[in-house]
Amino acid sequence: MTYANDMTSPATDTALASELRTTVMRLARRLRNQRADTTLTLGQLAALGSIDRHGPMTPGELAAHERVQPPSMTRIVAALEAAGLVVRAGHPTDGRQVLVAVSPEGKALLRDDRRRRDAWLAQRMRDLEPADLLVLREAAAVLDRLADS
Amino acid sequence: MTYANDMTSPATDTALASELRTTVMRLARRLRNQRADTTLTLGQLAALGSIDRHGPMTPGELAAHERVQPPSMTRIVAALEAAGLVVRAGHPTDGRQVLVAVSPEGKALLRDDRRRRDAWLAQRMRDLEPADLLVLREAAAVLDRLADS
DNA sequence: TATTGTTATACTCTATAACTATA
DNA sequence: TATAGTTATAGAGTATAACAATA
Repeated sequence: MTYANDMTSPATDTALASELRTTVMRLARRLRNQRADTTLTLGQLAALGSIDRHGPMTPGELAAHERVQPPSMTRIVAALEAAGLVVRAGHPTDGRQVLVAVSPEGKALLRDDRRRRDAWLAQRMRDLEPADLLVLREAAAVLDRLADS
Repeated sequence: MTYANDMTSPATDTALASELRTTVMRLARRLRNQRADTTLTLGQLAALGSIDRHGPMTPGELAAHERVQPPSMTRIVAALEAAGLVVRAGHPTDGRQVLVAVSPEGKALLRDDRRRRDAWLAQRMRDLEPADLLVLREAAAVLDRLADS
C-alpha cells in the first residue's frame, strides 16, 4: 500500500479518493434531479440515451447494456415506442430479432435534456473564479481517464 | 492532457459544463456499482449515510432530507431497524417525535462500504501521474463548491 | 434443439389518503 | 386544532418463469 508523503496536500491518496468520491456522488445526484422530461422514467431515459450513443440495437443487446433483464427492456422499449421516441424495425436477416432506433422526436428530447443539465451546471460555474475554471478544465480530462479505467 | 487558457481548451464554459456533466455522471455510476452490501437498497443505504453524517434525526427530517414522503421513510427506517443498523428512541420532550440514530453495526457497515468505494477509486488513481493527482486535489475543492451551490 | 423476444405473474419500492397519538 | 408518525391501499417498475416464433 503506497501513500504519497506530500505534506502540503490532503494527507493521503486514500483521503483524496474519499473526498472525490463524496463530491462526485453529490454532484451527480444534483445533476440527475435536473431532468427535463418527467414523463420518462430514469430507466427509459437511460435506454434512450444508450441507443442514441451506440446506434440501433436489438432489445437483447440493450438489456445487457443497461444491466436489465430482457422482459424489463421489452416494457421500456414499448413505452418509448408508444411515446414516439423510438422506432422498431425487423432485423434484415434474422427474423427473430428486432432493431430499435431513436426517432427524430427522441433525438430532440435528448438534446433538450442535455441542454438543460448543461445549463444548470454552467449557471453554477458562473460563480467560480477564472482560476477555478482552469482547474476544472484540467480536471475534466483526468476524471475522464478515471471513469474509463 | 493539460488545457491552457487559450484556444485549445473547450471553446465555451457551456462546452466545459457538458464535458464535466458527462464525466461526473459516468464516474458516479461506476462508483455506485461498487456497493458492498447488496442486501440494502439504495434508498436504505442513503438514509443510513444521511443519519450518520448529520446525527440522529426524526423520520420527518430524514424524509425531507432524502426528498421522500414520510410513509416511505417509515418503511426504510423499519427495514434498517430490523437489520439492526439503526435504533429508535422517543424524543425527550415531544412525545410525538422519534429520534433515529445509527447503531454500532450500522456504523461498521458504512465504514466497510466507504472503504470499499474508496479503495476502488484509489486503485484507479494509482495509474495517474503526480501532476494529475495534483489537479484532482485542486479540483476536489472546486467541485465541492459546485455541488453545494 | 437453441435463441430472440414477448406475455403472465409476483415482488419491491414509493406515493396518496386515512388513522392514531401527542401538543 | 395542528403536528409527527404510522398503517392501508394503489400505482410504477423490475424480475423469474412460461410461451411463441424463428434459426
